[in-house]
Amino acid sequence: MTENVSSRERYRAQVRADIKRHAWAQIAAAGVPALSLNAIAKQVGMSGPALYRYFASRDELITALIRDAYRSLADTVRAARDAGAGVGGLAHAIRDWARADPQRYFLIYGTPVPGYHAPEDTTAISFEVMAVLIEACAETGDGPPTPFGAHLETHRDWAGGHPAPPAVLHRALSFWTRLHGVLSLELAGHFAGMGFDPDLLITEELAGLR
Amino acid sequence: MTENVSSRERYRAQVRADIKRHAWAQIAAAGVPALSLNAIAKQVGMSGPALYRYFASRDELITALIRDAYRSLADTVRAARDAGAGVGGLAHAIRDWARADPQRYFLIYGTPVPGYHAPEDTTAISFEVMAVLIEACAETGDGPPTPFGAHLETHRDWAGGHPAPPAVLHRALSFWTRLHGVLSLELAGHFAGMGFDPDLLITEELAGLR
DNA sequence: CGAGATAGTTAGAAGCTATAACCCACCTGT
DNA sequence: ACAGGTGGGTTATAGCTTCTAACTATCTCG
Repeated sequence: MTENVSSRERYRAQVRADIKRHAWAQIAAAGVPALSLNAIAKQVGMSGPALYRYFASRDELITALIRDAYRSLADTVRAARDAGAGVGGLAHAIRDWARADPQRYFLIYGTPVPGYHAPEDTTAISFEVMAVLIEACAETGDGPPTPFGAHLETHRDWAGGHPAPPAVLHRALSFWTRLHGVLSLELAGHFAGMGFDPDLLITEELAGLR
Repeated sequence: MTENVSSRERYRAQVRADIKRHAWAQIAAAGVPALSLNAIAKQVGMSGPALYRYFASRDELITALIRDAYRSLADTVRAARDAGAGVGGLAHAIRDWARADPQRYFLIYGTPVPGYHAPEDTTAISFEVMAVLIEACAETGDGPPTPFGAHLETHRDWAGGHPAPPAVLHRALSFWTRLHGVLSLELAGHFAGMGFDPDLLITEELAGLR
């Protein structure tokens, strides 16, 4: 019966989730380079190569984790927006999400591996996030025309042909890059010893959005 | 004679430089994770463990590369400033430097390894870079008082007790975070398919500095 | 010239990814 | 109800990695 089929599939999904749980723990503790399939296999109670029944390779496991990270980010952003967050609230939500697991943030926005190309669907999720940002940035209405805005007018395909005026697209892009600028430096520890509060800097950076 | 002493030492320095050259090539090609001491050793013509006479471990080699990257960045920034560059010129110089070898940029500003702590002198070089940024940001004179500026007033130790007014410190900090925000996303390929020119966005971001 | 530091070698331990070959249990179709 | 395919698990093994140990040869310096 289909119940039996799903029994196997549910087991399979559960084991896959278990593997990913331990993988996240290893990554959070020592970063992606320290992720060992062997160690994970032993932790979930199977020995070595059995894990390859669930993930064809180390890269495939990492790709699955990247996909989950994107999904988690998009859900977080969507939820914050649905709860009525504006640009400030979104920034807060994203920062909290990133600080909860910095390595997860860096899995998306950290050092790229030269050969590696992210799967198609992750870029789709990226657009999903960007759409929410544009939505929130449209709240403040149109803005003053800028050279870059005019440039964007001719390069707006990335927004999925979003009907927002160029000033709004510009604002969304600035929101993204400014937040990432502060956040990634904060998470990487480059503000260590400087003593100031990154949250205040972010607030100020967003206040300057035109 | 000192010449003989330096003969050995010069040889040693030359071999170390050779090793680092090949290491950079590997990193540029496939990222830090793919860096293999064995492969490098064979490339420079020695077999395996001989390389450990020059670098005590893989981590020590990478640390040396990080140090060189910091040094190179600081020199680039200093040179641009000495050639009369303002904030725009500095941004241009840094972007060119980063695009010449993205992995070198990410060695400094990319994903941090949870356990790893950069050696003291690299933070000193960081301050060196920051000093140049502050210098250039001071050119535009004082600025309007901001809440974050006031906050910085009580947390300015990081600038080495730099006598710049808080608005200037704020400007330097924003310069750094905004440039990094755009640049790191560009280098990581997150603008791929969006089609716009990152340089224009950077220009606009810097024009918005108050 | 002799003595010690230094550069290099090979051998090997421990760990990793990944493949191959094999076993066993369960699920399914006749 | 039973035979056979499928899928989860095992051990063995190849080939890679970092890194240590032990040993040799060469080069430098008193």
